[in-house]
Amino acid sequence: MTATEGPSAGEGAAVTRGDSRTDTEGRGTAVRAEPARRRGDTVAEVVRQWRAVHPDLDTGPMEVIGRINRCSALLQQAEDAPLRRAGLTRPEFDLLGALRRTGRELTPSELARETFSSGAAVTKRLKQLTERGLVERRGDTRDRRVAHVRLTDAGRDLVDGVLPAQLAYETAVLSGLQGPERGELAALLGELLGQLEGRPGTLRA
Amino acid sequence: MTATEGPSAGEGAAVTRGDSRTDTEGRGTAVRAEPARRRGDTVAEVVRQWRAVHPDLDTGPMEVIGRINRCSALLQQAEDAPLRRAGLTRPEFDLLGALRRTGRELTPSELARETFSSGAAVTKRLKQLTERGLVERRGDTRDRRVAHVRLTDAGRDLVDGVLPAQLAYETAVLSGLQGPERGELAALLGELLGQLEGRPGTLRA
DNA sequence: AGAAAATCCTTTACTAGTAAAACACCTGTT
DNA sequence: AACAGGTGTTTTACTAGTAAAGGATTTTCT
Repeated sequence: MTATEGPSAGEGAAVTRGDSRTDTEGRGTAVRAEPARRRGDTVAEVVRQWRAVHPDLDTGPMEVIGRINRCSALLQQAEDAPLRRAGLTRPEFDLLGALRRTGRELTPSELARETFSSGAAVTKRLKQLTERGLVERRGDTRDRRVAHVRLTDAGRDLVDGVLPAQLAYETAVLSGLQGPERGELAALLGELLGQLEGRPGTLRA
Repeated sequence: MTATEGPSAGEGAAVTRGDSRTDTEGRGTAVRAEPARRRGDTVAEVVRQWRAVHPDLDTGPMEVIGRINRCSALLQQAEDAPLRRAGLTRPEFDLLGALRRTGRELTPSELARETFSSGAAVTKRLKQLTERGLVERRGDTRDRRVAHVRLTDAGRDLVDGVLPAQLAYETAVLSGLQGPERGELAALLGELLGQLEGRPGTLRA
């Protein structure tokens, strides 16, 4: 995805913050000064633009990949809100959530794998979360290279307190998908994700 | 996005074997002890773990949102490869792509809107892309606050050279979805995205 | 045993992003 | 005409991530 699908169009790039934009429109530049359109999404517009410039290329994949990225960007921004109220960033919550979900101690390596982050990033997050009293560490008795991390009571309570708000919010966000649509979408995404995860080599090329 | 590799996908650990992500939402969860499973995706496992711990919560939304986030992370990481060969990061390519797509000059503000980035980020990227000779700027004759950015010939050639490889790669990545599935997925994502974009307020809550 | 290689985690140096302030300029009101 | 306020872009100070190197320990090989 990349820009191809782009952020611009839709890729998923960061979703902006409150930039003041307000295009006066009067200046000839307004790219599309249209207000958010009620129907249609921004990716469709980007795809249309690309097709106009390169009619020979198959832009089909953009409609899937661009939308996934754009949805992800919007959803993550949206979901940051409940977390921020709890004083957590998403990567921090992911780390705490991994501990809560698995219900046991995890080593930093395991946490890196679970949260799909680098080991260095986990080290940094653990430092902060430890200082805030949300997790505790202990050394392994046999292998002194290894550490074991567990949630403190405060950490567990924080996760358990945030999770329902998070899920409620997600439910609201998806409320536009009616009837069987949500399930269909989940199934199709599961299929795609299974493919992506099942064939790592494919992604490398 | 973000990041050289992508925001979330970090790490070189890329797809090793049991990698998985998805955390709550898609961030990471690799449930590690199990060998790579041929069937099923990691989000399903994470959801299962959460349900075991909190049987009372409705984890339905996770199956959609978690998968979107996880797919996005994997896809972005994967798609960085063709771009990196061209010496571009994704945000850089997104910026160039916006100029190519629209076929005209854009101001920094417009580029920020098109690429969903902050103005400051656009300023930084423009600086680098200008130094590399991929874009040019000129001041507005009437309003001297405004700049206009356009692709150089080299910039346009670079975009046009990279785009086909990008699309070909995306097609390969999605090849697991057979028949009408890709179109169905695109349609459902479009519907969701239309909802998300059409009601910004919803996301803010 | 002892050296070499592997493993776990952290540290270092650096990058790219953000938020907020700063600048420069324009516009509308009086 | 002049000033108050708005807009377009850049700058500043800072954050969190990465890659690669480092330190410590364990495992493997001979």
